[in-house]
Amino acid sequence: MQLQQVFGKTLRELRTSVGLSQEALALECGLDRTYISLLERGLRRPSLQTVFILSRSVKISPSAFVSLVEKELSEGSEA
Amino acid sequence: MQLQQVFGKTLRELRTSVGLSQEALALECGLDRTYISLLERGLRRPSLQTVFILSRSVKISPSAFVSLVEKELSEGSEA
DNA sequence: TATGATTGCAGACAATAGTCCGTAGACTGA
DNA sequence: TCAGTCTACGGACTATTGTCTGCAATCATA
Repeated sequence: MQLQQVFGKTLRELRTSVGLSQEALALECGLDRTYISLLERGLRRPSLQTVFILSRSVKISPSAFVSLVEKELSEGSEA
Repeated sequence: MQLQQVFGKTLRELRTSVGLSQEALALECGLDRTYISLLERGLRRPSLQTVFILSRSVKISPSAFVSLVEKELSEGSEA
C-alpha cells in the first residue's frame, strides 16, 4: 500500500471518528470538498502544510497523524 | 515563523547533525540539490511524501521529524 | 415517490512543488 | 594562489497539488 492510500484511509477514519462529512471537513479547513474526496481515495499526496491544516479539524496533532500513517505503512509491509 | 521556515531550519539541523552536505542528502534521497537549498531556506513547502523520503536520510522517523517542527512552531508562537 | 445529505467522479484550470541548467561567493587546505 | 567543497541564487521548465463546476449514484427518511 502506498503512502497516499494509507494517508487517505487514515484521514477517513479520523474524519468519521470526529463526526464530520467530507464537506463539513472541507469547510472547516478551507479546502475543497472534492479534494478531501481525492485524498481519502488515495489519489492525491497532501503537502505537509495540508496535513497540519487537516490535523486541527480532526482533533489530532500532526505528528500523531503522521505516526498513525507510519504504523499502518510498516504493518502493511510486514512479511 | 511560518511552517516552511521552521521545517527548513529543522531539516538543516538534522542534516548537519548527520554529517551530510546538501548535495549528499539530495543524492541520497533522489531530490535535487537546489531543492534542498530551497527547503532549508523556507522557500518551499514539501509534500508529505518528501518528508517521508527526507526522514530516512536524516535518520529520524517521519512522525518524530514532524514532532520537532510542531514543537518549534508552538514555542515560537508563545506569548 | 420525493427530498436531502453524502460521496464519487470527470474535466478544465491556477498555483506551487520539484528539476535542471548555470553562475557566483565563502571557505578550507595544498 | 589555486583547486575543491559547499551553499545561495536565478531562470526556465515539468509535474503535481489543490480549486471549481457540475452531474450521477447511494442511502435514509418522510
